[in-house]
Amino acid sequence: MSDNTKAAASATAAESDTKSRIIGVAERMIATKGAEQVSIRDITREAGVNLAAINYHFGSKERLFAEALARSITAINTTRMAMLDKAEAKAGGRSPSVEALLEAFILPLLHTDENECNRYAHTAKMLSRFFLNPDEEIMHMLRPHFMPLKERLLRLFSAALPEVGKTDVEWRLGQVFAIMHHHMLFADLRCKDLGKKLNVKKELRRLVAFCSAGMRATPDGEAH
Amino acid sequence: MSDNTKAAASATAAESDTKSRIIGVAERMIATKGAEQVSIRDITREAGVNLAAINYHFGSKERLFAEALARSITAINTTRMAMLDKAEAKAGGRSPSVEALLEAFILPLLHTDENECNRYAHTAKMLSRFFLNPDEEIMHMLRPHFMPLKERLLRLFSAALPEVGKTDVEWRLGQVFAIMHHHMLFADLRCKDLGKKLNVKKELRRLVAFCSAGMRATPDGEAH
DNA sequence: CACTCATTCAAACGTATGTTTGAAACGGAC
DNA sequence: GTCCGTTTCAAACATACGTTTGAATGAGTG
Repeated sequence: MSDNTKAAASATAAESDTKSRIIGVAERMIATKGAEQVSIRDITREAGVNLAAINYHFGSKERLFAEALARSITAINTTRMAMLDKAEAKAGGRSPSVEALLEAFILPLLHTDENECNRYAHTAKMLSRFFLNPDEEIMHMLRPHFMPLKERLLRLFSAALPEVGKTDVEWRLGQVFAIMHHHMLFADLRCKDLGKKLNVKKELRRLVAFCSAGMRATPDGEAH
Repeated sequence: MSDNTKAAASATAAESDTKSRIIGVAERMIATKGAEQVSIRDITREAGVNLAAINYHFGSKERLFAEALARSITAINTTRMAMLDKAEAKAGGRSPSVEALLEAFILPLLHTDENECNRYAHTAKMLSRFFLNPDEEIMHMLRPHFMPLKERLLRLFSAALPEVGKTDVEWRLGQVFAIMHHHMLFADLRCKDLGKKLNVKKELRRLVAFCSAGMRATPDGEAH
């Protein structure tokens, strides 16, 4: 069995060739076929490695999938953090606008791939998969990839919305998350089924308009 | 194989005993374990019927699930329609407010069961399941259960929001749907994992506040 | 009773799955 | 060259699954 941490040895090579090839193929295949439809046989065949490699390197299929998901999330959240950096710099000492914050949260999710389909649609699908079938171990393993961004967003939105209570801000941020989760699930459907190209700019404008209004809503409804 | 429609015979007994017992058990089991985790062996064992009964009565597992989902959706949408009737009656000749329309859309989804958990959480899970794994035949079979309500909501929201274009109204209604879908997925999690009771009134107030602001948003952002 | 249809049943089918095993191949250390 | 831990490999394992089959049952009809 050996430790999860590879033996000291040549630590420079970030990962064994097989291990990184497996996780790369897993990400791509999950992207195109959906997590439920990918077997470890599919992955190992495509990656040109032995069937047993996945259990050897990751322990189980489930943990491989969790690592693939964590990788996507990290990529997305790194972009978001960078956009928040820019927004904060641009705002000088003041807090960035709700719209700027929303853009930092939303835009990275709209990136398109070479087919002009949503690049992270598979990430949304994997998330759905874990939401539907919650596994405490995996949730725990994923949490650190979400927390820093969430804390920062909470702080920034609270600053931009001083009239909204902190718990409300958190709750409303949850709705933005919901919208984006759903959005990506369906961006995938729309793209694959209809061959429609996605109009990122228009989507972004609509999403920011809807969400910023929601974030700013007066607590007791009746805005007009 | 015989037709799907049972032979004429005693049409008074709405469904054969086995058939209705199967669909009832299926609904309940999907509710508690999640659609992915329920096998036809689980269902038939629990219902006390033969393993082959599902394929005999429904043709396949997938079609049984679709029927169970359609049943839930019909129940929900009937309530929504009734609430819309009331809202329209109350508004007299004028169009009901955005808030009243949202309540009709949202409240039926918040009904709790005897454990004060969300009663339709399983419906959301089943929906998620079909979204993740779209099957044209099943989607087609589900459509009629959604369309009448959707058309009516579109018409009413457009009347209540004359300054928002029809395609925008439709798009925004989609976001409300997204929020509710996600909301129910997580209401289930919260309820089961934490044993927390759900505060329907508070949830409704928050949801309506967020969504009504979003529905009313000025198209080009920057509300203040 | 005899006929017929829908329904139920136990059993088997065929297959796809994630995982384990035990031996072989590799590669650096001494 | 030999040892030793790591990695790869082909093969088997152990089920779990949805579905099919063909005979048995049962009720309604003539």
